[in-house]
Amino acid sequence: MEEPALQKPAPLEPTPLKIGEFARRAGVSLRTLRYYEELGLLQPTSRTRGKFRCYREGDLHRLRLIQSLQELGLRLERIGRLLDTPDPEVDHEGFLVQVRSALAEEEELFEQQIARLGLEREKIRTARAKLAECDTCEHVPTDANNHCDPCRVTGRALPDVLRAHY
Amino acid sequence: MEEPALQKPAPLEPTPLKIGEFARRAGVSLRTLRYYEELGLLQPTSRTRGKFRCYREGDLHRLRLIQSLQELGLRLERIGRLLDTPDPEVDHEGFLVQVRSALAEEEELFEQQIARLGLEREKIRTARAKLAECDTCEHVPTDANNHCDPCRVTGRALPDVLRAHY
DNA sequence: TTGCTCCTCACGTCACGTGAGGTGGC
DNA sequence: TTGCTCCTCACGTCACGTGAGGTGGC
Repeated sequence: MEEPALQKPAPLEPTPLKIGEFARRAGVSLRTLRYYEELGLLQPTSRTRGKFRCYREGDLHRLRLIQSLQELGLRLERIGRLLDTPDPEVDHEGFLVQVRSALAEEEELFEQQIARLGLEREKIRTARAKLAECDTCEHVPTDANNHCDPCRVTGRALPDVLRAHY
Repeated sequence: MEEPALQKPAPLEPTPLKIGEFARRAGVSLRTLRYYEELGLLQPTSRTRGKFRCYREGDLHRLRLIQSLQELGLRLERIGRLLDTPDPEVDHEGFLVQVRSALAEEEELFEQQIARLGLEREKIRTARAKLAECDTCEHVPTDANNHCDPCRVTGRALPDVLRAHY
């Protein structure tokens, strides 16, 4: 019961990936990977005799998380701090605390961004709906009519996002 | 019926905002606004005699859309092309076509990003749920046990995002 | 006149892009 | 040996940040 059968016998020597294949799978450039190594954000597992970088497939998950966190607008230095955990062999408790708080912070950040983008998407939908009405209208937005704001047909204010395009 | 009463008599001279107040309301820096002007992305309505930039409140919507599109990872040059519409007085049809296609493209981009972030949030939730189990476990992730992957208790693979933090 | 805001350079920074010139490994 | 991939500089770029030194307007 303590050591149940593993799902698969886990190959002892999983084939390492060279930087090109690793980059291709993650959809990033070689330069990006070298820069992340320079920052200590994502270290290759090892190097060949000829100094070629070796990555593990599993590191793709770390890389993808880094990319996602960047899409939230986080700086690489901040991302580094989120992913930088104490060695669990030295400080098991501190390790768990750090990973737990990092995950909580990340979920909150994703939550907020999703909400923001959802609001923006709604504003765009509103603008598209209004614009559909304009197709059959011969009024033209000009300085003289304050760019159709408010609308000369309905008398109502134009959606914000529509005005943003004029 | 052609010209219904407007919502409010629309002040002919809405108070212009100086760059500081405009920036504060949008939450951007003065440098950002000057840079956008340089790129032709967001022009101040006018200047005072002393060369002070004047913005309109309505331009806040344009600025906020620019910021949102940047959060999708778009370059300013691309954003400029989305927001650059033909003069409706010269080409009313082309104007409508451009705004329509820009809005459609933007909605699609927001849709995709929201979906991506939603998936990532789910992966984080999965990782948090798994980590909660680790609190009462004395196994420690080390090189020797492949960093607890698969888990020594359940025998199942660790969530990707959890491994990303090790 | 004082104090705050604004102005225009202009150099710095972050996260890479993009060659230049050279080497590894099937 | 050939061809492709990889290596390390090192300079360029995008979207600003951050002063320096000077002026506007209540």
